Amino acid sequence: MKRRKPEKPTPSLPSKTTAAKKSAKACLKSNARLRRRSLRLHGSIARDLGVLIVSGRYKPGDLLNGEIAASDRLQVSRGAYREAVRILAAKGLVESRPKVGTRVSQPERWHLLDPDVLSWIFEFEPDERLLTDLFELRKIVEPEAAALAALRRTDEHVEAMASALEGMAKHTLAVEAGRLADQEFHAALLHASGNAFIVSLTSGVGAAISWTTVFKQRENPLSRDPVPDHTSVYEAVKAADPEAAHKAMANLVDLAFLDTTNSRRARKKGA
Amino acid sequence: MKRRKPEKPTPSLPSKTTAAKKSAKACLKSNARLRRRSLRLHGSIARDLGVLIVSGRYKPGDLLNGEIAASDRLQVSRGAYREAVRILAAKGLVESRPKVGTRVSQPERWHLLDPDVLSWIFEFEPDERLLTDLFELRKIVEPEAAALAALRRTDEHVEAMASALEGMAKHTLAVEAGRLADQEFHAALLHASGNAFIVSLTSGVGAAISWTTVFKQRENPLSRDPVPDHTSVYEAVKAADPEAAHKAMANLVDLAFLDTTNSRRARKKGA
DNA sequence: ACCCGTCAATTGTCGGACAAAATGAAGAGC
DNA sequence: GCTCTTCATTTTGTCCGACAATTGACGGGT
Repeated sequence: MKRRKPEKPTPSLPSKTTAAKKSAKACLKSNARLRRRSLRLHGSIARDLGVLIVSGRYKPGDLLNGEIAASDRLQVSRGAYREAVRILAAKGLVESRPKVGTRVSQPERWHLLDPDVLSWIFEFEPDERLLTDLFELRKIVEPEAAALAALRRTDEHVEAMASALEGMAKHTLAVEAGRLADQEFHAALLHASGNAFIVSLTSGVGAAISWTTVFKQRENPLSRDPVPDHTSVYEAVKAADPEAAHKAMANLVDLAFLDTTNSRRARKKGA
Repeated sequence: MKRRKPEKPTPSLPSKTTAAKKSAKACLKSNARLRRRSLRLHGSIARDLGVLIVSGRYKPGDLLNGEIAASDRLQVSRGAYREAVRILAAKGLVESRPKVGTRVSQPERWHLLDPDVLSWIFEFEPDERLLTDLFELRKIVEPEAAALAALRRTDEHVEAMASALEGMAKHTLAVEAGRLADQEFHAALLHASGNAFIVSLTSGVGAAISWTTVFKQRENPLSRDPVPDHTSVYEAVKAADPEAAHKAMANLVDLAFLDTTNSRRARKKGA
């Protein structure tokens, strides 16, 4: 983790030119690094590049700088940069080939449901269309997941949903703890569906939820109380009633989507 | 890239002990590598480790060998091994921390819908439960996707589906070309849904499809002709009839799932 | 006009060295 | 005797420099 190297004598291999260049942008470098505390260097680079790609700053088909040039510009070793590129390639954002270089993949190859890609997309104001698409998928999957959960849920699942519901009511969505409880509720429900692939959609649902609350709180802090909607889903799942669970969840997602789009529209008009 | 290095003088840094160790297992190494032709070294390692993880050979919570030991055992450089680990970490299969090591993550953290993870899962005989779960998700998503496609499809989409259908009828599922046409049909339909997240589920659907045909062809080569089912989906989408498309696709997925499980059951009894 | 070999640019792989982080144990203080 | 601190060790993380493999492009030969 060689972050800083003030005056190393470089015992075996004397590289005289690098020392001055490094100390020059040292402050900028450390500032940028401190933002992501728990992330490693390669993780930070991957995140930065990933955000640039999904935000459209780098367009599909674009050729990234060569590894030597890029790592030199970022003031990091080529190895760290390469590991970052491997991460992006693993998520379908880029493809690299010898002699050609590393180019940004077409959006249809992106692994949009990858939790990291999703978080990078929603790190800044996301595309309206992507938000719509995500809610459309939620509207398809979550009601069915609720129905499955009503059929397969164990007492532990019911208890987890109950405690999440309690947390929502206690903290409200104005606080981080309340928002987390909201996500926990949906995560517990997806988990209760008993389907491994549905469980792996949890992060996507979580991203949509957090953006719902962000918009709502930003424009209309005193909006409708979400607890009753969630309670009716919870009751249906607890009662092992798949049809009611399906219906309640469909209603919940619809309302959440309306809240989100209304807030966005209000904000656009206001601005 | 440096695959073989017979007698390099190693001009600057004389490492006398490595040469003999390398030539020892050279044959095994090259054999293993030739299997995955287009994959790079780090890609091969990631794939191998990934298969070991998703197949349960390495269990969740297990600690992988240290980087020096592992790269030494695989006869590769530590850098290449690290890039492989980064790929696995990017797909949620492992987590590595200093001093602790790299440990296999809990299955709920795996990115099951990642195309690579999916292909690794289905590389060998997959878990029956995973196959069931995947079809359950298909049953949820694909009919709705078909309904959306009926509303949003362009002429290009219709044409793509038509040509895929033609390919299916021409080659039959007994040939690779026919199986590809089947996947192309579903890919074109998902694409026509106009939802970016649904499009990103294409690889998952493709994996399920390929296993359907694998089972069917293995046990019952003269089974039901799938073309009529697909044709009715195609007709409904072309006619812009969402209800009919939904119904036809639900029927198609149901039949595909029955074919798959019947073949599996038949094989188990026969074996 | 087409095929083939050479060239050059870029990624891929290697090896070694050292720094940082985190666990666990040893030691100081109470 | 217990807790808190400190330090030593282990493992991943980062850096550097060199070289091989791959492949698109260019040019020469047929």
